[in-house]
This record gives sequence, C-alpha cells and structure tokens, in this order.
Amino acid sequence: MKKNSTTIYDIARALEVSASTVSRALRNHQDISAEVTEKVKKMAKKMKYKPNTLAQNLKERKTKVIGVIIPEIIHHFNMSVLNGIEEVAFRKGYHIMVTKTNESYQREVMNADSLAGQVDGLLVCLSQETKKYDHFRTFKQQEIPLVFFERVAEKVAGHRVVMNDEAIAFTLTEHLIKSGYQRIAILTGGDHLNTCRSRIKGYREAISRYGMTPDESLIVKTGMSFQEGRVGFQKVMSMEQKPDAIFATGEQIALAVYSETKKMGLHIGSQLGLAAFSCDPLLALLEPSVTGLGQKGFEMGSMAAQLCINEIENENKSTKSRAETLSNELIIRKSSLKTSADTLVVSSYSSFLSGKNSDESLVYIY
Amino acid sequence: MKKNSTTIYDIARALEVSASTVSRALRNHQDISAEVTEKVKKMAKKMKYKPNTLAQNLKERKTKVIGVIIPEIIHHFNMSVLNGIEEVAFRKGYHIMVTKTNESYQREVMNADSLAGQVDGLLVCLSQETKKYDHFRTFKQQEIPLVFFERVAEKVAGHRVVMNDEAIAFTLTEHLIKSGYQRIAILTGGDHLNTCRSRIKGYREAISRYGMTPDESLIVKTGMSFQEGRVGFQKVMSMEQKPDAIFATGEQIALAVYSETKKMGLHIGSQLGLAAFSCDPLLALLEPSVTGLGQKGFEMGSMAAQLCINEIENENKSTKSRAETLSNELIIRKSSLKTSADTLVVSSYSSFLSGKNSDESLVYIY
DNA sequence: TTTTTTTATGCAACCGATTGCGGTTTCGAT
DNA sequence: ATCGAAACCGCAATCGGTTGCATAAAAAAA
Repeated sequence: MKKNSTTIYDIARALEVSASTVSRALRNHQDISAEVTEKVKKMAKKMKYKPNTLAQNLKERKTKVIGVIIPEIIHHFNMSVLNGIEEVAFRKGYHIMVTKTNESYQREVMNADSLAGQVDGLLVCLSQETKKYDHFRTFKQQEIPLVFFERVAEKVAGHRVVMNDEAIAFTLTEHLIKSGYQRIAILTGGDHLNTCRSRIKGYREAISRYGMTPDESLIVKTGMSFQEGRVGFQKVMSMEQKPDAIFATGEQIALAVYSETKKMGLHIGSQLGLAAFSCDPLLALLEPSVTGLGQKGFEMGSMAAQLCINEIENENKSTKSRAETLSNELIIRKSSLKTSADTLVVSSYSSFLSGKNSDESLVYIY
Repeated sequence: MKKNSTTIYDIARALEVSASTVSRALRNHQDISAEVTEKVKKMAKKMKYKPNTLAQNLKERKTKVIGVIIPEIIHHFNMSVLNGIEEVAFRKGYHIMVTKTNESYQREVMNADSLAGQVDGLLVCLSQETKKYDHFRTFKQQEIPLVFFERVAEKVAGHRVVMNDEAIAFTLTEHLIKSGYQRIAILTGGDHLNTCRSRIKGYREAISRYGMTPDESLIVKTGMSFQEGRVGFQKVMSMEQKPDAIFATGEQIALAVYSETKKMGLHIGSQLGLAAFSCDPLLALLEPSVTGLGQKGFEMGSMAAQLCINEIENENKSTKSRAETLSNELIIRKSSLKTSADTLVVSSYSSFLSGKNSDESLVYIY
C-alpha cells in the first residue's frame, strides 16, 4: 500500500522549505506565516497529498480505531449493536475493527491479543465459554478503555452496558403466569454469564412470588445457540411432566423452539406458551407472532461506543467504571396467550424491584 | 494506548545487546546465534514484550487489515457476507475494518477516503446511490487490491464476485409463470446497479420467452430498502390492473411486500404470488413460507476475502481483474404456489443461458 | 603464524509525521 | 545606529521496529 503517495518531504522539496514547515502549515500552526501556509496547502492539494495514517498513528500513539469482539455475526441483536457502534464511531471519526469468537473462549483470547496493539478502545460481548478474563488485563495495563456490553465481565475493570435482565425476566415470567400457564420452563445458558444468571433470577423470583412450586428440572442450561436451544427444548419436552410454556432466554433459542414446535405440530399459544428474551423484529412477522422485547440493540451499541470514545478522549484519568442499565419493554404477542384474543388490551405490570429500580418494564399487547 | 509496554530497546538494554540483535533474534534471523536468540526470546517473554504493531505497520507499509464497505448492517445477506469475510480474514491473520454507507453515495466516498490510508485491501458492495467511482481511484494508484461483491463497479479495475443474477431472475420468473400467475410485477432499484439491471433482464427474458405481453409499468424501480419496497408495492397495487404476483428483487423489498400484504389481508400464494431474490432463512419460517434463494452470502464473502488476500500477498503484479459468478438455487415455497400442494414435487428448470452457463439454477420444492 | 572465510553483532538509516528548541530575519523602539 | 522582541522557519530527535552494510571475533585454510 501507499505505493506512489506524496509525503510532506515531497511538498517541502517542491517548495524549498523544510518538512517541519509543511507539517505545521498543514496543521495551521501560528508560527507559520499566512502566505507560506497557503502556498503549502495549495501544493498539497496539487500533489494530492494524503497524510500517512500509519506514521501519524506511531507518532501520536493512537489509531482512531475501536475494536469489537462479538460472539456471532449472524445474530440480529449483535447486528443491531454493531450498527449502533458503527454509527457513533463514524460520527466521532473512528473506525471499527470487528472480530467474532464463534462463542469460543480460545478465539476470544486470540482476538483480544491481536487487537491489543492497534485499537484505542475495545468493546466486548463475552463468548458463552468465557470464564477467565486474563486476556483483558493487557488493556487495563495499557490504559486502553474497555467496555463490555450484554455479556459482561464483572470482575474486570471496565464500563458495562447491560439490559435490565432480571426485571425483564421477572415481568416476562409474570406475564406467562398471568396468561394461565402452569409449568414454565426456562431455556438458557451457563450460570457464569451475567445475562443467564439474571434472567434465571428474575424467573425464579416470579415463580415464587406467585406461589408456584419451583422445579429445578425446568431450568435448562444447555446454551444460547440454535442447536443448544433445540437440545434444551427436546429435553424438557421429553420429560414425563412436560412444560406448558417456554421462556427462551435468547433469540436463537426462541427460533429453535419455534421451528421445533412447528415441526411437532403443536400450536404455539394455545398448546404451548412461548415468550422470548429477544429483540428480533422477525418475531412480529411470524404466525403466530412471538412475545419478545423492544429493540434496544442500537441503543446499547451507541451507548457502549459513546462511553468508550469518551474515555479515550477524556484526559482525566478519573473515569471510574460505569455500569449502564438499559430498560426495555415486553411486547406481548400471540405466542404467550392461551386464547388469541381479538380485542387487545394494554396493561402494565409494575417492575418487581420496587424501590431500587424505577424504570418499570412496560408491557404492550399487540 | 501502549502506555507501559516494553520495546526491543528495553530488552536490548537488559541483555546488553543492540536493538537490531533483538529484532533479528525475535524473527529467527539466521545471523543470530542460537544461544543469543534463545536468551532474547526468554527475556522477551519475561518482560511481556509485544511488538508495536503501529511501528511495524509504518516500516512494512502494510497493516494486515482489509476494509469493508457495505450499504447496511441490519441486513441478513450483508451480514452473511461479512461473516464469510471475517472467517477468512481471521484464518489468514487479517483484521477487518467495517464501515457502512446507509446507501449514501457521500458516505461511501468518505468511507473509502478514510480507509485508503490504513488498509491493505478493500471489499466493497456499492451503495444504491453510487453512480460515480472516482473515490476508488486512489486504491488503484496505490495498488491496493479492490474487490467488489454483489453490487459491483464494472468500469473500475478490480475483482468482482456476483451471483448469477440474470439466470436466477429468469428461473424465478419462469417459475411464477408456470405456477399460473399472469401479471408479474418486479420491484427493484435503479438501472445503474448491476444487480437490478441483470435481474430485470432475466425477468424480461422469461416474460418474452413465455409469450406474455411485457408491461413496462410492472417494472418498478423505487429502490431496494424496506420503505422504498413498500412504496413500489403500493404503487403496483394501486394500478387499475393489479399484478397477481410480485418478484421482489431484494430481501428488504420482500419483507415490505410480505408485511403489507398481511396488513391488507391478502393471502400470499393463492391471491398474490410472491418470490424473492433473497437468501434470508427467515423466509422459510414465515407462514406462508416465501420462495427465495439458497444462502450464498458466506460463500460470497469468503470468496471475496480470499481474492483480496491473494492479491495482497501475491507479489506478481499479473493479477488481472477476475470476475467470479456464484451459482445459486431457487427454493420454492408456498408463497409462489397458487394451490398449496401437500404433495411436493421436485423438478428442475434448465437455465436459460443454454451454452454459456452450465450451472443451472436448481429448483427445490419445499 | 598469517591470511581467508565464516559467524555474529552493532551502527545508522529508514518508514513519515510531529514538535521542542534554537537560530535568523524583520521591524519598531530607543 | 543599536537593542530587543516578535515573527518565521529549520534542525534534529522521537515514535518502535527493520535491515543493508560494516566490523569484529572466531574458525578454517594456507
């Protein structure tokens, strides 16, 4: 690259001034007279000068690039987040380097290591496998801002942007209960993921709050992927006491349940309730439509990018780790209603976290 | 960034050798004795040395980064492509810098300019607005490999990876005709896009081949976005002579048609045929399911990345622009069948390009 | 022992832009 | 005419790693 490009030295030679003068002129340094400045700029344009970003990076010790690590690309929520990140980055003059882990811890480590040298900040959504966080230490040492989103490392210093997982899970479960379902299974991933842990917690809270008998065998932690979701679903559906509703804690799981159910000929809603912790708008297009969440991916991504860039550009080192929680809303559709009511009612359940959290999860009936 | 990191000079000082020796030792240069090499490597590990990528980039005049420009991120096909790109890039030791244009020419220019200085290669899917290609000249001048995919610039030197648009469009239209639809509208974008041009051509070919009367008013070029697709759909549906089938030339258009149709209460298939030039697997989940294409996004992305990296690493300048065409298959589902046949028949139409193109578009009935 | 080769290492330039510091010129003030 | 202060500009170092060339030391040949 940069085969035939002109440098400040070329301009300097052409104008018989020094390279430093050219450099200063191009940056509007006041030491350089107006006429020289103009002369330099004119020549720069004439010679199609483009500053060598690589040299600037080395000198300035920064790249105007933020790294992104996500588990999967083919994933609507991740895409939305990425979209938000890109949008903010673009407006702020940054580029994004995107890597995916395929939910593999090992690949996450490789990505983190390889990005370490060339980004000014890093945005991460942890892989499903990740239980150790040493690969992020480099960033703290080098004072590279680190922002986790969605799946966060609580033990690592760094900003965090998450959803109100516990409250939403509570509301969602509460809704299923109020819809008349008696045996609600939750399909989710490992306890080490904050998302799964919180969602399970909210689920448990609702179950016990409404005096239902908790059944540990209904909490199935097979994983967040499509395949793993299917496995979990098959597992609960082969129990002697089958569940009558499913809480799918991720969009891939929801899709797995949905397609499996269709294959089995079960009618979603009347025969098996389904509610998903998913922002995918596709849920509204399915027939029957699936209860899910509002779309907060873009917001999460832009907030994460914003936090990151702020810390990059703020010279004050006083930036403590901030933990941002996005509220979200439950959008009720046919899949979680036993009777497909033609008349749609709008109501609102209060969030179960009475004092602590005032942003109650709104509930729309569609 | 790179606040407290050790350099080769630190290692050199600790070992009382020169920096060049350290550099060479770390790269296994044969001039350095085995013992010194080992000593250096041991010390490097001990001091947690990581080479400064920025300095290497400047020196080597390359970055091991390939830029990607796509119109939209929230777009299944684009993400499939991106997924393929990332996968190949990762395996080859490259990073990807992802930018999106939001279908804006201006933003495409900005992205191209800003990427020019810091990538070893560039992968581009043109924006819908783009009609001038000057912003890609820099890359040719600097000999930075350029690969277009999906929407390509035919006038610009660079590799191209496309689908067999014309043949697929022919097959798809042919299928609608054979299904018994009489008035087939095609919703698409501007003629300057190779994709639209080829798809329209295939459509026209099929219409005339089967002796139907072509009607220019059925060729609606409102654009490829969801909103534009909806506009186009509303336009044809408000004609005095409505179409009885729609050929949606993109996934966003297909979704627009699908959701509008549902709103109108029209039954897709029996009342209005629909076939989409789209790889989105969601089409299979909808009810009625929508006729579309096989998933070739990953393949397109990995091929594009492969071409790009090959050219980056091949020193022989003899790399002529290669144009790769991916074949694809039509997957027939309920939306393009007037009667929802319970018995599914598998057949195969021959590609209309008899001699020239032997990869006929396979047709599955689902 | 002397000369030639081989082996191993260091010096310094380079990639291109930035910037502290010092030097020269200009010009008004004394 | 002399001095001091702006106003302008260039030298050289720096960022960290790489590499051609020279050199020194060790080994081999004479």
